[in-house]
Amino acid sequence: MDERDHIESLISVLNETYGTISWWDAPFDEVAIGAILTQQTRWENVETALNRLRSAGLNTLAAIAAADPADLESCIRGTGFYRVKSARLRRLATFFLDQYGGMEEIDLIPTDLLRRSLLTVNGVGEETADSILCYGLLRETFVIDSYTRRICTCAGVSLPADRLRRIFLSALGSNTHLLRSCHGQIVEYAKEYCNKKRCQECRIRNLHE
DNA sequence: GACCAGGTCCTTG
DNA sequence: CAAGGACATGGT
Repeated sequence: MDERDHIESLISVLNETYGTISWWDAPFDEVAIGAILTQQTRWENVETALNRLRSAGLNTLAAIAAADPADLESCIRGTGFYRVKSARLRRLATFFLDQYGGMEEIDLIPTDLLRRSLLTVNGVGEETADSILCYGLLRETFVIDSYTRRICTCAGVSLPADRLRRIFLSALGSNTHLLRSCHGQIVEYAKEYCNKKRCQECRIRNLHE
């Protein structure tokens, strides 16, 4: 059994457990905003912040770029690191506005180029970039986050993020719906089973040997 | 009251 | 390059 086989087994277990799912189905702007806000932060707190942003009319990149930083910070305080995140949101917003202006422009950019371009934005790392590409723009990429690392370690595969990404991409093919579903399954599975109470009943741990 | 959460950047050795 | 720290609030 090599790493690729382990990942394929993992994918099978996830599909048996949940089937194909729809996950993080949101407008582009809100995916981009949420991708920053969820850095090192529980999703429930991000939801609260997104609701505040909607109420304040700050749930678009254009509005954020033009907003008073204090207003932005008061909306997102509950997600932690709010000063850092408000600066990151602002840079990401101006990045998209300055570079591409509209969705028509973005749609013309190849995924690998767009990814490299996103990674030049201060505050956008690999996970944030892939989240925006995968869930906001439905591009062919795969998100490697702490849940993915954890569940892969459980499955006996400890590799750097970029290697994991290649393996998942290769195992899942180019179906973007499937790529979004699989990462969603991982998050749901990890939240449900990969904690102190339930780790014993985790089916992933028994995949190898 | 520790301890952790769907990271990323910056500084040091 | 690897390791360590900073950023900060909200829930177990």
